[in-house]
Amino acid sequence: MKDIKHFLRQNSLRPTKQRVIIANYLFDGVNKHVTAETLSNKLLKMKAGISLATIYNTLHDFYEKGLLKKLMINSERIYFDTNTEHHHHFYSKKDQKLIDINVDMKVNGIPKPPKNKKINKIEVLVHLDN
Amino acid sequence: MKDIKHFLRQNSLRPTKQRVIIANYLFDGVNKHVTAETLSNKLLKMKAGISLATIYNTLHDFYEKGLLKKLMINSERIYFDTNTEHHHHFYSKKDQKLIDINVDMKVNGIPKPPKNKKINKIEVLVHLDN
DNA sequence: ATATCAGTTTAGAATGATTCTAATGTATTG
DNA sequence: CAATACATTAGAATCATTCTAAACTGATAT
Ligand SMILES: [Mn+2]
Ligand SMILES: [Mn+2]
Ligand SMILES: [Zn+2]
Ligand SMILES: [Zn+2]
Repeated sequence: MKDIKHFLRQNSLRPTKQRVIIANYLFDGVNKHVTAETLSNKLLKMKAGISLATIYNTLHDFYEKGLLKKLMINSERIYFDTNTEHHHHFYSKKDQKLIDINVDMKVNGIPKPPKNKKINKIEVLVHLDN
Repeated sequence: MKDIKHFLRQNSLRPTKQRVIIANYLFDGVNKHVTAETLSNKLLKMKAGISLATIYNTLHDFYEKGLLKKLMINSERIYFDTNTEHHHHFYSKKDQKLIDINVDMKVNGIPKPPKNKKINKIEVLVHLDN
């Protein structure tokens, strides 16, 4: 991402110092899965003293603009995904790590949803052992 | 379930008054998805004043004996499933409801897991709109 | 540039699901 | 009926997340 400020403005987000730092990290071209905590730790290493409240605010602001996906993998924390394409995941509980599955996968044999309900999206989570 | 006390003993669980009430409800032959809160509400309606601590303890005891499955659907609460067979779910966020998908579904095109990792299980969650 | 103001950041408090503590109660066994 | 290991419980603690309200700052108008 060359012009982060422009990118933020395009998405109706004021390019504040904190948002620029966070966006520069998140949208550096490498897809990431972050939690508020892992992001905070990364920012601390970068000597960016951004409060947890702002980290939560920013993740949600980016989510609301469609720049991040929210992943509900477990009940311990919320993951945010910089890959906003429809895709699936490997999940290692042991490592608390997610790995994108970007290749085409097809789920066969889904029954009809209940009356008046429409399928919104299909999420496949492949749990890893080791 | 006819003899709940026997059933609990078989699973190395003392048939206390509270466990008998909870097991009678959970294992009545109709598969259920409960949270600590929904179970507590149900028990209140049944005039069974069982403390939240006991409800949490019991759900985890049953889980540890393999009588319940734990479902991590969202980051708001933990669901316990009386259907311990491998199966998938419809999920309506709006209704906060899960519906079993017991028919055979096949996921095609899963890539190889990373080195040294084995696939443990594949979980398909079909999100509903309405 | 400076003033203005809506939007943002922040520390710290609040929330809410879950877990823990430690005192009391009970099922089991001899 | 003991003795005791296990279970229940109220209330405190924990921890991720959200909220509050005061201080701050980016954008816009003069
Ligand atoms: Mn985390
Ligand atoms: Mn609930
Ligand atoms: Zn992803
Ligand atoms: Zn189920």
